[in-house]
Amino acid sequence: MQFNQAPFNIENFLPYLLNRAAEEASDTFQTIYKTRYGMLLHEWRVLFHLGYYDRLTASQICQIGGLHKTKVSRALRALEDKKFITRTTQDADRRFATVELTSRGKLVYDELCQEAANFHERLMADFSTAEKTLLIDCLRRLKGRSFLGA
Amino acid sequence: MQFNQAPFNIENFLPYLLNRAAEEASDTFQTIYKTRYGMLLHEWRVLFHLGYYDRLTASQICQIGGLHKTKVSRALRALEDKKFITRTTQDADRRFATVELTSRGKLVYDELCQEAANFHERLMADFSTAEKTLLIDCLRRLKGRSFLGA
DNA sequence: CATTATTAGTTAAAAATGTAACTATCAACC
DNA sequence: GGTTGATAGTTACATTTTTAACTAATAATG
Repeated sequence: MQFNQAPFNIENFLPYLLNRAAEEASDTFQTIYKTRYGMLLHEWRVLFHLGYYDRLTASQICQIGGLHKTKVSRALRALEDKKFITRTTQDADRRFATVELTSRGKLVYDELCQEAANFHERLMADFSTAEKTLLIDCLRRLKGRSFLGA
Repeated sequence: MQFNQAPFNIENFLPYLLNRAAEEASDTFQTIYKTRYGMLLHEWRVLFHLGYYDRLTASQICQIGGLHKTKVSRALRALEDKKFITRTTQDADRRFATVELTSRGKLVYDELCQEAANFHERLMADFSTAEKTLLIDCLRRLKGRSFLGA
């Protein structure tokens, strides 16, 4: 049988649409934290995890944020250079360091949260409440998936 | 007034969710075209645009695919090296070159479309029909947005 | 308690990406 | 028809990202 499925249309291909939508959203929001604070995507991502979860180790950030340890390592160094975070080696296990926002880091976090919330709303301005809820829900479910074996 | 908006929760922040979902989906699907054909993301993206639209110039690919011209230029060269595409300089305007899939390129495209369609379905396996439709629709709308001035 | 194996995190080298300058071709205008 | 300005696409260089190897600290095992 030749036609055992609907013809493939790239404009409906989920990974493609996710990428395009993500690029669109990220590129736009990026200008805010980049021009204002000279931050890169991963720095912002680490920062906002720290702001939300309060205190984390680097490997916890990796896990929660889905980031590779080298990305986190570099992001943390950059944030440290900007005096947005501090690291404290744990006494119990000196391999770990607890990362926290400085007061300045908290300030930046708060400002960016405002911007983020506004941007979030603008992005979905013409979506109905039901659409908003459902979109967020679907994305959370997609993010949670692990298709990789082992 | 202190609390002039709902507290910001990163786990609901749309750009973040889009990125995480896109990364999850892309990373997984990538293994297929990477291991089988040694292709990179942008090569696959260019290839599947060519398969769908048949014949395009590089700048058309840029426009349709939302890709920068250097990315397309490099992807096309890589695809050309793999004998997946050919380029024909247009007589009317010798700055343009029409890009087409070779028979080998078409074969690869067809195979990857099968995989893509399967993967797409697997990704949304536990979504209801309504959810699927709405998700795709929302993403298409998001992708279409242009927030950048000028 | 010495050896081996894990784990947290950094650093170095390789690959990919982004930015900017460049070549080539065509269009416009005088 | 020569000069200026745009456009298609490539190339070169700087920045990022990825991959792998490494250091330091702890756990496990004999």
